[in-house]
Amino acid sequence: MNIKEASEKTGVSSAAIRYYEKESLIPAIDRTPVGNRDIDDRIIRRIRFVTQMRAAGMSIENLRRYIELFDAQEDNTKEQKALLQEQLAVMEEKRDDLQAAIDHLNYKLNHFYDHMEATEEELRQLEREHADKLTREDDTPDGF
Amino acid sequence: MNIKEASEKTGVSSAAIRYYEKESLIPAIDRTPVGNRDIDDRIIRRIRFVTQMRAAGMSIENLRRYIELFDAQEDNTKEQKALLQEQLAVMEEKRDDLQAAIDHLNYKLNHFYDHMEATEEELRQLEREHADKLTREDDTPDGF
DNA sequence: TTAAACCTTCATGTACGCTTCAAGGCAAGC
DNA sequence: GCTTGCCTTGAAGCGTACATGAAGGTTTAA
Repeated sequence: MNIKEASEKTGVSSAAIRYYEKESLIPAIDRTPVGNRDIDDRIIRRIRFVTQMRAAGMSIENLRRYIELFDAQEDNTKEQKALLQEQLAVMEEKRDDLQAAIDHLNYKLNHFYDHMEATEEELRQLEREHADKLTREDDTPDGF
Repeated sequence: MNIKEASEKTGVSSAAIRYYEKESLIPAIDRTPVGNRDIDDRIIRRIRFVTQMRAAGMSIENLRRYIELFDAQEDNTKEQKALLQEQLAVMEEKRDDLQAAIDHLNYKLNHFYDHMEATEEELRQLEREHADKLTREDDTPDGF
């Protein structure tokens, strides 16, 4: 399949696929006799892997380091494992930061009083908010 | 407190604090008679809020939109709520992407066989991996 | 009074991750 | 033969989020 079809199949732009190849995030792609890229399913799967890790915030550089280890002939199992664990730790911290922020926003959301559409539930929450005031001030609220 | 102390207290660089003020992510900071910033705890709390949201991947632009609504005099409760919910949805999707990537890497990690330090646990996992082979090939593995 | 250690503003530089542009080649259909 | 539509490479451009540097002001301590 040509690069445009691969782009449509993966949702990754042609330019980005070329960029990933140049940065060795995906293996060197076979060419047709005239020099056009001929992309097979193995490449598609690697593009999807890259997409998933990128979406999770893994940098191009880290991704390349990781993939290089796998492409090397030597037995890098230990380093691979260490790199995996390192990256996992980074991602888990990110996830936890994200969850903390989600909790923060959810808290605010649950303490909102919408004057236009006050539901009984919200009214009850408003009362609780009032009761919590002192406690919340000890928590040094950010005002948002 | 001066900007350097605020920087040390929050872990945010002086340059970044100035930048946040310029971009209205934090309120205009009071000045000493000679024009130096005099940062109080209210500002510190806002810096921390910004830090948390930034760590969660909220863009400067979205953060500014959000904060502008709160600073406005009018009753924007509905818009604020909508914005909050919008941002929450974005963050939850991010968190789920992250979790999917974590699961992916954890799967790899659990199927690793470290030749140098094989523990009994890992040996057992190796056997299971062998048994899983056909299943995994149906899952179109990415090779990593 | 001179140096250190802060501060200010404004301008420019930097890293990342692509996107876009320029210049051209190849193949098919009118 | 010419347009359309795909492809190629290489270079340059771009948005984000700051970092860094220049030029200068103030306070503190020797």
